[in-house]
Amino acid sequence: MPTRVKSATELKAKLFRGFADLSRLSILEALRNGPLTVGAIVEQTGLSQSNVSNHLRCLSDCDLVIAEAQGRYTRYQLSDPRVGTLLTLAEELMRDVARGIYDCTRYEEEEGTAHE
Amino acid sequence: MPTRVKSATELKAKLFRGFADLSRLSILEALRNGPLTVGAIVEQTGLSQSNVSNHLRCLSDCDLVIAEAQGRYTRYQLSDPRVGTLLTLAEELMRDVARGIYDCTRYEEEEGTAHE
DNA sequence: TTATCATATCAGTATGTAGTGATACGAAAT
DNA sequence: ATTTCGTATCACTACATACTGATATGATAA
Repeated sequence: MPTRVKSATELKAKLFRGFADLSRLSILEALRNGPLTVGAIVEQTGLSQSNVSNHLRCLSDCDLVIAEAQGRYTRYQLSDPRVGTLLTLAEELMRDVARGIYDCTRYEEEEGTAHE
Repeated sequence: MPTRVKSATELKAKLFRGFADLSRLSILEALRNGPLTVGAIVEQTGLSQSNVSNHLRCLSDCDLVIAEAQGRYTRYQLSDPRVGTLLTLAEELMRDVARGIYDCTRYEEEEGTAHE
């Protein structure tokens, strides 16, 4: 029973999910300036080590990043320049049309019950 | 207490979230061929009416789509051609580099416990 | 070998959010 | 005025998944 046939749209949604999380997106943006070890990513993003590692696995499973073992380090890099292009395009969209993003929440949050 | 300052990255993640769900993505793709009423979207996507309506609200809050009232119908369209461009770019990425997407699951699902 | 370091894995918890069903709203048709 | 139709809203439930803390793994250094 091979998991199930996935439509192209389904796969595309999955691809976008790689970009749709703050932590993963931070990682991808850090990698835009070139390859980094896990430690460097942790440092730059301020995320916990296990969290970064978890997300990196996700990203490399999806082939958005590529891992290269170097001794006891692992160096990660974007798998394709177009990953960066996608980020740039999103930035443009945000600037020009999608300003409403700021307050976009499907189900409005309670005001004043900040949970921090 | 103004909700909280959001970083550009945070907003970008939110933007991607618009594309990162199968239902929303189906809606966006349906709209690539031109404006559609809610009913037409329901028909083309096979989603329930309330579900479509919920997602459309989300998408228009985020300015990814634009609503135009027409009598008792509402016609929706993509807010910018670059929304389509983003979809195309994602397709290219999938074809060329991100084939691993197919089995990408951060936490592996149980095999054989299909929930349909 | 043993210790140390870089990274990976995993269980558990908490939170976000997608989908449903019922209902409300407003516009047109009868 | 009443009904019908198209769409929007809402509470609720179920599920997906992000994060943590502890531990495992594997490579180098001592």
